[in-house]
Amino acid sequence: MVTLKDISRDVGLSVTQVSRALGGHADVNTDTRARVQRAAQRLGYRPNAIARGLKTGRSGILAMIVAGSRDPQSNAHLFEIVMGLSAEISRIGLQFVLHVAQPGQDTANLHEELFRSGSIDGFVLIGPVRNDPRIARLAALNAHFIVHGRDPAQSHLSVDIENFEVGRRMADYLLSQGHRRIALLNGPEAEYFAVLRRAGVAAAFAAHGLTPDPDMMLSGTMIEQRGHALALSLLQQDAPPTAMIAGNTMLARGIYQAAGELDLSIPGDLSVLAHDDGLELFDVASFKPVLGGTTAHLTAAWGMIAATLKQVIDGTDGPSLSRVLDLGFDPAQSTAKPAT
Amino acid sequence: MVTLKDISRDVGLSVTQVSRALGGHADVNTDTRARVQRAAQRLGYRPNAIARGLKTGRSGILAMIVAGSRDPQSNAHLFEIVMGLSAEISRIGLQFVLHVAQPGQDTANLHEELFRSGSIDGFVLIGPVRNDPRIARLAALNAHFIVHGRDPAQSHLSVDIENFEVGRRMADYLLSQGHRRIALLNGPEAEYFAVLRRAGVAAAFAAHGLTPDPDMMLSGTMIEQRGHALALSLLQQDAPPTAMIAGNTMLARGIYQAAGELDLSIPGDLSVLAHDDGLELFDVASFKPVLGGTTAHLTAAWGMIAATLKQVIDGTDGPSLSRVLDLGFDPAQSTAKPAT
DNA sequence: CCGAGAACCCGAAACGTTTTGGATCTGGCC
DNA sequence: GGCCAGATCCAAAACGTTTCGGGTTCTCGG
Repeated sequence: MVTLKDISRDVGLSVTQVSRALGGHADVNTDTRARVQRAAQRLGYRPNAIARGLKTGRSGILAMIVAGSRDPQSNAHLFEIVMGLSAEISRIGLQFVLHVAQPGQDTANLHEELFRSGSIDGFVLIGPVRNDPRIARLAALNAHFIVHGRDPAQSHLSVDIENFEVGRRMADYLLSQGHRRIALLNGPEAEYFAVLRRAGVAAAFAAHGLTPDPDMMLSGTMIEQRGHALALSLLQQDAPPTAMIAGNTMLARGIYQAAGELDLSIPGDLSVLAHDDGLELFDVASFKPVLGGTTAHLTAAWGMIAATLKQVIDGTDGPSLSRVLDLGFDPAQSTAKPAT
Repeated sequence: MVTLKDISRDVGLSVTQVSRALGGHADVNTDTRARVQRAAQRLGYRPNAIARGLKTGRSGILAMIVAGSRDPQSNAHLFEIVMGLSAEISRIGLQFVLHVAQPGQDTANLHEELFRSGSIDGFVLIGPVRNDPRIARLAALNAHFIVHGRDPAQSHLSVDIENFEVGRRMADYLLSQGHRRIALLNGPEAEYFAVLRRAGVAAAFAAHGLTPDPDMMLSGTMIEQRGHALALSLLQQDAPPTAMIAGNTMLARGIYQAAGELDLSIPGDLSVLAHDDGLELFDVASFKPVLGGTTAHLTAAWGMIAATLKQVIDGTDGPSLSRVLDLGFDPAQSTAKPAT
């Protein structure tokens, strides 16, 4: 390994000056700086991240802890997150450590352990629940972290989308088309985003002077299988919904499948809208008819998260760095006015 | 942050003795050790990984560099690898950094950069090709690394399966059943495992006094789409194969789909065998009839890889640590004797 | 009572970096 | 000539840990 000392010997300067020359500090002669840089280049110098970390107290490492799941579709979702986030973190010159927790491990503890070991500059949290213990713990430790999503019960740095709007816009569109029996296949309402989306749906109903049927506001995991099962049972009841709003495209796929099995046409017999995270693994292009709804590409979030966390760690942050990302809406071809 | 010095002050011992007490060294009084441990516990001491790393020259971090792909199915494959490996590495108390390379980035260089920065103890390489530049580079740097698979042109540490046997056993079974026109939908022969599998198939033919039809030995990426396309064209030619061997279950799914479209029954009109990596995302349970072939769960490889790499880094390795994992075989329900 | 080990302990150095608090020199100005 | 400012440099300390090369007691056989 080639160190600052090697360079200092080579160019006949002190270690101090070599460090300052390479670090871009002011009080070093222009010629000297060039000479040092050439020597560093020639000798193949790479600053030792560990030594630097010991001195500066920063390791340049961001971490995320995930719990391995048995369900392939949730894993697929996780995959997009991991790869997207990791790519962005690599791109800005930081390292990304991924910690996969054993089933049953307390992740709040894991965060603490990792943080206390001193080698993690900041954490990324996903899927926050209300009063999330991970958030409480990291906040108590004064650790740097950022949450994708929000916990309304605690104040924290976040990158998020307007989930209220997600629900409101899709419901409003369907209501304006004349739909009244609208089902919501929501995400798990333990997570705040799902609560907001339902509130958005309710607000749209209220704006039309209506209230949604509580039996059609369903909360749970967002996988194809559940979309399929719920759609089947909803569509076979006495007054079936004429439209459905799905929390993501996997739920929507289940709905499409159920409609197919019941010989119902989309959008003729059933209108469908869904929120699309822009996941590559379950691309929306394969839906026939083309699936409409709100859109917010998750990938846009990762760059934001990485950059923001870096700012916070470097202490170059402004007053508040929490960000809300843009939302798109397109009814596409999966909706129509309800058959009277 | 609570340091050794804090503990030493608390218990009235030197930093040296505190370090030795916690480190489990011999020359420290049993009572003292207990006292130190209690104090460490009480104060919430966690050894600073960075300081330790600076002194010992080891960071406790293993890394893998992957290139993000645009293809969802290859990504899914990668996902299983990343999660499985990461879980095993976390389990043995090391950290896992995942570096997602930008498209077009030279990964051999990336490995070198990362290694020279001094914060990576070892690397995991996957998908080696012949004369793999990453292997050459890491070997030249004297870095610790382990390869999942093998590069026959270079000597290196590896964890692998008997790919020759994969080809031989499946081909031998089909030949014994009486099949003669057997197609091989192989992986990309730039990677050695695919070369070995083909050699195994050829060896099985030779053992039966036959030679395979070179036009039916097809090499390329292992995704469903390609399995589908190749199967269609193979089955529509003059003397179609009566059996197919697929490099993985995704190819096999494509074959099943093609057979369905051509109204061919499996195994009545076409026998199919595939090598099953035991991936969760594309589980073999959904095949009807049940897909047969060789089996080697990839998950078994990760634990082996993590443990072996740790041994090498700690210098507690024996003469040769490269491992070959076990292979299963089950013809299941997807094969039959060929229709005369 | 002496000397040799054993048992237990400690100061100081080292890992490679950044940073603090000067030191040295030059040139210009009174 | 003396003084000051600016430019350029450096020795040493510090980050928290491990480890080297001792030290000091204590016990025990001779």
